[in-house]
Amino acid sequence: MMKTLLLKEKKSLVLKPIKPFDFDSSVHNPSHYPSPTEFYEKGKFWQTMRFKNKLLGIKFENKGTVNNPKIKLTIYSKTKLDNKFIKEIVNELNYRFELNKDVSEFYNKFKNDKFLEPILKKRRGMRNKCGHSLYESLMIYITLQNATVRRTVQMMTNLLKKYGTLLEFDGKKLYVFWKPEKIAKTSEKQLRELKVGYRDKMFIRISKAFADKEIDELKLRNTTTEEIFNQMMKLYGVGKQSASYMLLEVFHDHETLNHISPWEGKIMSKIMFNKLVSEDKILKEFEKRYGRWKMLAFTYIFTDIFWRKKQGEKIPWLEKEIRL
DNA sequence: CATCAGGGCCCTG
DNA sequence: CAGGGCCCTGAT
Repeated sequence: MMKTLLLKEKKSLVLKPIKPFDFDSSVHNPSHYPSPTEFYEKGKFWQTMRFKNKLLGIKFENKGTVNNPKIKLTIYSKTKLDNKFIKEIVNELNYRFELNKDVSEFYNKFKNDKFLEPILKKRRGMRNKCGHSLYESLMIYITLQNATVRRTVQMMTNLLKKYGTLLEFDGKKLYVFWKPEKIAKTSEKQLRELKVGYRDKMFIRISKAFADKEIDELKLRNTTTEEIFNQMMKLYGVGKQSASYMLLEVFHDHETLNHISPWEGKIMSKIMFNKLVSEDKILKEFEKRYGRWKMLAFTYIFTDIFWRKKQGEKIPWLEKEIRL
């Protein structure tokens, strides 16, 4: 039986993101798999965080508007945190949720674009968040490979139950990720028992790379796109698809778009051409239309359709492409 | 009941 | 550089 770690200490402060900032579409992404490490409802968001080996609960509450954004942040912890550490957490959250990223140029440039015009109005202030660290994101991407959403959730839950920790804060119980060392030391057999299949080796080898400090996320943030991509591709179990995602999601690169997976291709094809076209054709269209903003444009268009579905719009062709 | 493909990747030829 | 095989699961 796993014990629950109760986080009783809390500290609240107010964050002011750069405007425009839309709370809901920035803290939650409906195209992502439902992660057992976070919980969202309108105007509120909770997630766990392992940061510098402290286990934390994070809560965001919307206290502002798109043009006058204000977030009440509450940090839950087991023991009291000092101000310096709180500041580091805030900096990290700013990075992960793109709170201080100015994308006004993007908004100005494409306000008359055929595809972006309605989206920039409806989703005005949407950011591209990634609540997880690089290591955690890699773990998730391994479970996404060659699996349906349901199976991904099953694998992640099994892993979190066995290697993670259940945290309780603000009446929520959510899992937090394990340290890389923990899985680096485990056996393939033990992982297979969690129904992860052939991914066992990938978890172990990537965890080893992190445990041995072969990869430094903070250093990578200050290198080039090529360097990050190459480093990712060296990891066992990471190919073009996952490496590209890391650039956008973890490193917030809004420009690089050099690969589109088949299922995303089908969806984007339908939206832009209303028929199935090749990956190459989509890539060329994005390059031509959006230039150095092509990746951000891609996520805006892609995420928008998932929000429309979440908000009750019936999109029959989309249902077929999302397998649960 | 059997067969199959899935929100990729590695490895082989 | 194309294609088979991979763990497991739910769909058919």
